[in-house]
Amino acid sequence: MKSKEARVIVSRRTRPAKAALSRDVIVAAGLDLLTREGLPGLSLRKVATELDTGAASLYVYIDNLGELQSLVLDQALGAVALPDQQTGDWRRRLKDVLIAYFHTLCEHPGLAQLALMTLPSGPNMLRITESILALLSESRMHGATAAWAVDLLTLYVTAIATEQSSSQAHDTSIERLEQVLAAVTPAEYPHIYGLRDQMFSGSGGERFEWAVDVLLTGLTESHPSPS
Amino acid sequence: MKSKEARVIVSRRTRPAKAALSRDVIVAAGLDLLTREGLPGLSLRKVATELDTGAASLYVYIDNLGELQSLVLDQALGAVALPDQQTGDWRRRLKDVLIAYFHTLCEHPGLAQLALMTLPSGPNMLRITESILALLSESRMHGATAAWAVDLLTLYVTAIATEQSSSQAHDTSIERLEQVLAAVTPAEYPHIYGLRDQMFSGSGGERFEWAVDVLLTGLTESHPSPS
DNA sequence: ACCTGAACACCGTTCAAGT
DNA sequence: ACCTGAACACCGTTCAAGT
Repeated sequence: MKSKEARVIVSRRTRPAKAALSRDVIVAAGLDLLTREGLPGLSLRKVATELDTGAASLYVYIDNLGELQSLVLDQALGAVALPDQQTGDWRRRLKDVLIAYFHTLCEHPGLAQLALMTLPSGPNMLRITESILALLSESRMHGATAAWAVDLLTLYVTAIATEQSSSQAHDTSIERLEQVLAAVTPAEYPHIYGLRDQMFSGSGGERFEWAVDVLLTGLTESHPSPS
Repeated sequence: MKSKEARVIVSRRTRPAKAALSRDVIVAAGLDLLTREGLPGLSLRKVATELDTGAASLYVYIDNLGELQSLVLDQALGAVALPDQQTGDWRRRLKDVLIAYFHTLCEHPGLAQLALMTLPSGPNMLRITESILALLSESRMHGATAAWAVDLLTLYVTAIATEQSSSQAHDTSIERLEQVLAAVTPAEYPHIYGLRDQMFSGSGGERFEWAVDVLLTGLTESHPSPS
């Protein structure tokens, strides 16, 4: 004993408890950060700080930032609910799947951008892909056509979601585009000028539904399928 | 005179001549860097080093990195040649425009990704957009449909180009996807398993042509146009 | 008006050292 | 096996100081 003072044991913890480090905890913290701060919030250093540790500690569970991004993306895609019932025609149900995918991408800021950067390959994306392929197989579509169609459909949904959420955030590039479009002269760009109001018309949802209809019509109507 | 030594005047220049700083020079250096080193090569510090100055000097001519990216992108799009002749049907000529756009995006590594990140708004993109709208107006398409179609078409071409060039580069995310797909079991994902070979089949060019046909068929065939 | 170096506040990643 | 701090090699951006 070093002294006679009563040993008052005081917890030095400022947090309830330090969560044990694990892949899941890291991914959860990452998704949380992404939701709160958007894409720039999803950094190894910030995730580490959130978990009360150093960035180097994360490398036990994760190879690099890219992998974390993949994992966070797929984690978020877990929220996409798939229709298991066989009610309604395949077109209607496919639209529902795409809408669910679309909404999840739009819910977290930066998630859509993430999906464009690191093409999704986790279990939840597989689940969604399988569901889309199953629905497409109900049409008279060739297998090869369906295989390429999944890409076409998901890619475009992702792209609209990106546009959608970058206009919600104060994205510089979309503001620039609007400014440029407003300054277009009828002499130089007659067609753009004539349609300049309609190019930004419609909500994300409206454009989304329209695009899916166009794609599905094209897919079922165009016979030159891939060899 | 400090000394009697002959004053031998020796140029300290190691380069032919220091190019005067200007917006154009900066953008040109940026595009050069992008072509050589891809997206990570396009940084303000690297451009500055290339021009034998400090990063801070660039801010006289450029607001921020985002603007440089926009400018570099549009500069590169200057290479997209548009068909001015009225020969062939509009579908064929539209396809040519999109092919030219596609090839330019594929030529410089990282350019397609840049086009996804910062939606293009420079004069060259306006030129391309105007040309597409002009061709679409030759069809019996509604103006509103055409306005949304430009987006749909260019976005998708950009997305394929991104996929294409990220598979040329040693992109981690596409390798991961291929691995995951190869490990899929028929029990869990029967449809994916059945089509797993066809999902990666075809060259970028083939997939591109197929997709454009699908889109154009959908656009001309699907009557529910945007209100 | 233009250019500069230094500073600030960040990054991802590695590594030797601890437990 | 896991965690850590410090270091390395980068970023974009700002600012006071020079010309």
